[in-house]
Amino acid sequence: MKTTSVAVEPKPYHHGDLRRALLESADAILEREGPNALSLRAVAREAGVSPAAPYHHFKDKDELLSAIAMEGFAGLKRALAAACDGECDPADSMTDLGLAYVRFAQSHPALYQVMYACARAEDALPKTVEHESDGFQLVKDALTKAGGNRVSETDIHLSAIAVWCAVHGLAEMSGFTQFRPLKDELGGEEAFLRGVLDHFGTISRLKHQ
Amino acid sequence: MKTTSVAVEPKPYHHGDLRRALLESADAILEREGPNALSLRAVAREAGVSPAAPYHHFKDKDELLSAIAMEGFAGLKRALAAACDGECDPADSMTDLGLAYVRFAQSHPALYQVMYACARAEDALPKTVEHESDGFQLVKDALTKAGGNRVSETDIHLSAIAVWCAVHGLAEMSGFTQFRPLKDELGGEEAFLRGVLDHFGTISRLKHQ
DNA sequence: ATCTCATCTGGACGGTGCTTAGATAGTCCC
DNA sequence: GGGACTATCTAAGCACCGTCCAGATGAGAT
Repeated sequence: MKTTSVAVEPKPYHHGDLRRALLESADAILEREGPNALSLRAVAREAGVSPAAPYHHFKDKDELLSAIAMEGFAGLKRALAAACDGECDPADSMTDLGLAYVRFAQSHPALYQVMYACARAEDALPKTVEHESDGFQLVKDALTKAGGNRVSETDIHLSAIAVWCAVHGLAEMSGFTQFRPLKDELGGEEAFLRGVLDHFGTISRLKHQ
Repeated sequence: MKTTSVAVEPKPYHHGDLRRALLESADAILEREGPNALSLRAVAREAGVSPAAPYHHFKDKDELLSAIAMEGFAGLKRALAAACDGECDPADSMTDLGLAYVRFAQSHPALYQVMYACARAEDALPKTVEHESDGFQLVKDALTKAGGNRVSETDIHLSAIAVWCAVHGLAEMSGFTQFRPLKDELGGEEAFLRGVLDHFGTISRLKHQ
């Protein structure tokens, strides 16, 4: 019935890249109704196919979630890269990265939840999407640039992990209602985030003062 | 049939504190099979009652989870308090608190997941269980003791949040398989944790060096 | 034109959260 | 002690879920 002779796009098989369509449907549901509404059946419904159709593209619900998480981490990496490249003062780079990270999480809260639900389930951040330049590497690069060559590889690695943990924690908790009063006192979300980011030294600084 | 005249304990009604029994069944399932297996029906089964019985003690599955989370946070507070009270050198107190926190999370991984799944769902750490002395307050007290009176209330508050975020992030990610090589290089889990904790200053220290 | 096989559908199975109606049994009051 | 009250629990059922299977569909290669 469909006469497809114009589009030479990669239009595989019956539906036309159902896998892609499913991922987009999933994103739509995630944004519209949150992570709890993200059932495999709902995704299929959204894409207009039968409940069993997704099983030809993902072995599992987990595999679908994994794919969504992958794309999420790729998007996060892009957001961090965007925050990095205009940067000239390396001393500010960590704060800027942190802000960009938290803002990404705040802009896509449901996606962010799926990303880390998946990471926790697999006990790992997803083996990076393309090449080796994941978000983690980006942080390490920024640290190397900031620290010069007098910092050991191991210290860079530990620092990158510390930064990632700290910023992930902040991303997950920044929306907690307990912090509302403090945010008001400081004059807004951004001031609050910068305030917390500036205080991450507290743990280790006590030992060297 | 049951002749209960000896125990003057609060033994309410038919079952004998089913609410308590359900919470314990839930904990058992959590430890034995992980968070995914924690269905309301499974909890009822474990406790030996019908699937509808829990609804007389918890309005919702969420309310059950919330109660579990509450107890979890109470346990976490006790673990932190235990790490605090033998402490004499305030400069070490943050590292010790951090270690105790992560160890709690590692000892009860399923419970920890439920605790924060619940916190995320409610956009808040649970309104503390007893009185006002929750874990957060404990961190603030330790910071106050360490920082003396030359630190403003606001700085203490921001520092406590920073510490909590950092340590929560570390707790969630410390098990990631990516870190195995580094752990081996450093000589074990504890060295790794101390290493990361010592590097939490990275973000803010860059700005002041 | 036929064959092949990935793709998709319809239907089914057991499990889930939750509701409702009714049985059961403690507690209170007389 | 006896009756009424009410909390507690059970049985049955609803809609939804993840998953599997048999079979229909149709694109691409020969």
